[in-house]
Amino acid sequence: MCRHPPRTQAAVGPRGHNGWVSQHWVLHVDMDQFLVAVELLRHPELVGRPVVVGGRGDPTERAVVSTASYEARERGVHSGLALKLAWRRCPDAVFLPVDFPVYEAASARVMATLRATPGAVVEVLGWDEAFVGIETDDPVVTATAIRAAVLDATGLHCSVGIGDTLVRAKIATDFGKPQGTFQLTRDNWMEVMGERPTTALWGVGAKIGARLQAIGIRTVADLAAADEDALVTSFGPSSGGHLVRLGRGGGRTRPDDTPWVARAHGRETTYQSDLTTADEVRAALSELAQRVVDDCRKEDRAVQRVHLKVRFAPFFTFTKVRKLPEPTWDVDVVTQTAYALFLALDDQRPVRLLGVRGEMVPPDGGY
DNA sequence: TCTGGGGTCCTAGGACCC
DNA sequence: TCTGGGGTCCTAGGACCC
Repeated sequence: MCRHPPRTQAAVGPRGHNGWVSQHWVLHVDMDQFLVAVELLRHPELVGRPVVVGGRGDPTERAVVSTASYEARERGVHSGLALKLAWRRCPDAVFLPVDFPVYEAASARVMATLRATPGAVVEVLGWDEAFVGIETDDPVVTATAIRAAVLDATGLHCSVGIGDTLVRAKIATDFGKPQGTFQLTRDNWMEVMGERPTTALWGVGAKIGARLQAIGIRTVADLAAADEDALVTSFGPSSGGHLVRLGRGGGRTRPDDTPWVARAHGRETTYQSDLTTADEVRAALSELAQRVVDDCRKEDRAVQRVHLKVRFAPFFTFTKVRKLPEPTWDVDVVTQTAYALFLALDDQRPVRLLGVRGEMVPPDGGY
């Protein structure tokens, strides 16, 4: 992968010597090979070896790679790859099971460190990344300080993207990895991104990229110059406007630290051997529904819609949704609703994956 | 060759009411 | 017999992210 632009002067921010006025910057902090890095803290003997974290750590099972170490990535192993394939590509890799509580604890220490930065507004994006909004006269110095603070507090390395918008900061991080910093602003956006395909943008995947290409928009520069009305016609009022802004690197400039409120909780499981009978399916749905209801109950918010996700062998996924007559915590109601959706599919093939998701009543949405 | 599990947001279109 | 718009609610499904 040759995604790194040359580290020109644009890669280094204005130095904070005399005369620079403090201004607001967005920093995107992203942990390097997070799950693997956490594992290496407790297994230092594995440093330098190809390490793969995924599933239950058994590469003969149906599961995928959550995170691969840089050594494993050099051998073609990446997140999302089936563990069996990872094993084939890299038979001498060490396979470790996913250990959620440990990563959650590490994540909490990272986020606490970011929040402890004076003046920082922290918007958490996931386990291993966050935006930090901050006033500084030298964002590179600030980024370096944050990387050192995170390393000191957790023993973990991260990379930092610096930008004048969230989108630019987020995209900048990739150019800084690993253990580095990169700056992307309105001044170097087109120079760095203009000739890249639209899929290099955050939020443009293969499908949107193909649809853009079909209307003559191939690169980020093409998108930035595109006619907004044409995009609105093709993608709708919200997405059309969003895409043009994205092409220009625009959008939000301030992280939002409002605490995150879940809309839904879901559980899904890929079964090691396919489910073939109605009883097996009903029993599995019952177990998933129980866990979903437990999660919703913890927040004291009832389930108002039930989603069923089914993957039949070999690879064909359905999702169905049904609103309940009234919000509930009754596991039987959730189970029966999911099962009714399953029966409505009227498909006799073996089931490989089942998922149940409960959409919850909004916290202020009383009923 | 085999495809996780946790989420979010958006659009389209039908049903229904005024 | 043919026909408005506007609004809301609902389901289906697509797409994307980590």
